Amino acid sequence: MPTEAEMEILQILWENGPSTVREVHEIVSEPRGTAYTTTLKVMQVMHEKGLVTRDDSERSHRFSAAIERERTRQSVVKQLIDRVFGGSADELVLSALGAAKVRPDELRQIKELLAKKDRQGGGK
Amino acid sequence: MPTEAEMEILQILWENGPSTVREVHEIVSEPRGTAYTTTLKVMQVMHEKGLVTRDDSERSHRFSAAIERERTRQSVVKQLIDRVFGGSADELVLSALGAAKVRPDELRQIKELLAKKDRQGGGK
DNA sequence: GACAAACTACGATTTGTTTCGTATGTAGAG
DNA sequence: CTCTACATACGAAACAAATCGTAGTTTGTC
Repeated sequence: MPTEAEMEILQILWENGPSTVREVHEIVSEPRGTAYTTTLKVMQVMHEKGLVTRDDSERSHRFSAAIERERTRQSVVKQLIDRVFGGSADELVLSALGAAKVRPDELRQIKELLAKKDRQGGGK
Repeated sequence: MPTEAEMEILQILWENGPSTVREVHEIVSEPRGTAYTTTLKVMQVMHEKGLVTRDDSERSHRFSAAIERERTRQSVVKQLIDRVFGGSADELVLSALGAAKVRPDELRQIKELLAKKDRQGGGK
């Protein structure tokens, strides 16, 4: 499971595609104020763990996420449901809806998914 | 912010109300297989941090959660939204709905909340 | 070829969490 | 009073994550 610093970097790789350490560092260092070698080290560890792949054909290596965004999100969510919500998925959903503003168009999207789920699992 | 071991204990306190170390330990030790003093130590640290209150009028102290369940859940969820979902609350909701089975009655509850939110925030 | 700039590699430190062993105190049974 | 059972206190070890300093390498420029 990715650590917190690793998740931050994965997000950048998912968003921006294959990136150099420098490119990633430019983004993460702004709020954090950490040194370049810190970012480098984290990405090296991620490589050892198999969380990213590395193309070192160029001088500045290019890193890509080696795990899927959706898969990763889902396993993090599963953990959270267990650890904080006592195993109840719907309580997480309720909490998430309460925790942040959700835009109307997002609401619609959620409702669509709900309707689909209803049709599927409703009978059982 | 509570750590993982602390969250586990908080869940028990929220669920069962004020409890002794022994009572908590009986529950957490089963899957974990940790020693009694481990549970004790964690709860002592939680006390120092202000996460729990302690009634030591009896020989076996009684601990209660000092932070609200809903508040805690929400801040954990907020963090998650930032750290894993790039700030998008609805993507978390979508992921949560996909990650675990949601029972029909839970679906209904979610839809109610959505409808309420729609009425409130829809105009802005 | 020498220099500067930018990169990677790697060990070590710092910080935080989890775990447990040992010491110590106290209440109740006999 | 003494012994046992069970409680708390506390230091320290074990572990993991994040951070940085230093060393060494490559590349382009003069």
